[in-house]
Amino acid sequence: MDKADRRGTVKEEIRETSREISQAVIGRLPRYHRYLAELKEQGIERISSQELSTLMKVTASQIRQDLNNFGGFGQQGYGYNIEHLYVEIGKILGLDKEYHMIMIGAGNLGRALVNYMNYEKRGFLFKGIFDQDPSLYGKMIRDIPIMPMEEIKSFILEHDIDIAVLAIPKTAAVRVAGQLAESGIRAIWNFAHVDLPLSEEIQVENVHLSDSLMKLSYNISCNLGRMK
Amino acid sequence: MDKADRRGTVKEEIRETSREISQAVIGRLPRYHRYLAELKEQGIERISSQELSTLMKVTASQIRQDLNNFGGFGQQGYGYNIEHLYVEIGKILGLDKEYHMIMIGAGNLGRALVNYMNYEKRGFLFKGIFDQDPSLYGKMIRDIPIMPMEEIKSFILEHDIDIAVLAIPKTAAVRVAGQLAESGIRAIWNFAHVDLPLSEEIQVENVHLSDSLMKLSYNISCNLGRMK
DNA sequence: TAGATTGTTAATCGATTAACAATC
DNA sequence: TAGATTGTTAATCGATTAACAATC
Repeated sequence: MDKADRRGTVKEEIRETSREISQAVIGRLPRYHRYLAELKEQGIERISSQELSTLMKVTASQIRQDLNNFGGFGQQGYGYNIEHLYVEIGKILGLDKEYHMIMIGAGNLGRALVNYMNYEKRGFLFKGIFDQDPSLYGKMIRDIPIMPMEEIKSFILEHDIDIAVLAIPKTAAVRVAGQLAESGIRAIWNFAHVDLPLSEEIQVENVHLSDSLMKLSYNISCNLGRMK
Repeated sequence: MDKADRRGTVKEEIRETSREISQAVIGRLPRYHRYLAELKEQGIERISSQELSTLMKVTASQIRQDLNNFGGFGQQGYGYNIEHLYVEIGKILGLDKEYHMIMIGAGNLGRALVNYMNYEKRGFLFKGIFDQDPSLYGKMIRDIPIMPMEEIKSFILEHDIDIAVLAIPKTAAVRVAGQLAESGIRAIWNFAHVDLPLSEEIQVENVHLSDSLMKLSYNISCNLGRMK
């Protein structure tokens, strides 16, 4: 199937575009997934949108609207089967696939993330780590080799890498992002404090820890004298 | 000034409430702050909302609306003074104050964050680290002592701690959050994959890395065959 | 079948964008 | 002063909530 086929007619494309799921909805899916995992572990079989809404402190309407973006997972008079919904949301999120990743930057944060992901996250597999410090080349973190930055591009192509994780300072991050784009990477998980100037074909998910901490400090400061 | 005074009359309270800034706006402030820092470093003195909007890829309207939630920082016919705006947004975000923090959990992530914050973030000061592993007690990470979990409460009270950072597994996180609430902490920066059941007086900022990665994997998956 | 609960349409709410009078 | 650009009001857009007919 070539690009023209996948595109379909103009009419179809418009319909498809109008159906595109908002990032607000996508942003809530992992949380649903997390609660369903919890319920599943507790051995509970079914749940209504009303019960789930109480648990998650959102409206039942929102839950039903969100889920119905992807199809009717529930059954009138019954509610939702937890196991089934859990699996389906997992599929929607793409958790039924494997992703090959590389870590760029073997500093504190980079090493922590590699360790953490190898413990916790099946499906997201680190294949290589890159750093600019020659004294690290050839060393391993959890069986993953540390290599020179110069080899990123060829490594991506050879090992079919889907996601690059950026845990380096911002100046370096912008430079490396350019190289990543050239090598045809599909997605970047960006921990650098900078917006990467990339074309829209490359998915970027930012984790700006500074920004997060600033939000917290705002909320502390402004709530000092305020009553709810 | 006691609580009743700070509250003011009912009328004032209503007015104040209606003026409350939405989290959508707050969430954008750190990004403004980041861009202004950049412009300042480049030695640029003034910028119009139009120029800034081009740079940041948002509308000029949004910039003006956002800023005017906090007062008129600009000047007609001139635009905004970068240095001044930078400082003002910093104040709004509470970056002109110092915060005392503790890290809970001395695993990979906890250690990485302590290291990172001591390099990068003036104003956010770690005073103590807590872990459940007795073999770590008394050890130091960048001059900050690791102590037993049992001492959290007394430490918070003695050292006037504002923010606790949770970098521990979710079950432990829920338990510790309860203890933190009792000790009167004001804010929690939560890296555990769980929603903490806390009263609204305690500010919680979640950094759910798993959720972030799932959003990325969704966007990879759903964009496979789609054209923009 | 009757009761429960969904899927979906309609109403509301809030956030974003546009427009323009005020003013530097 | 004239031109530029803000601060702010009004219009639009999108997201959330409510309501209810469909249906298990």
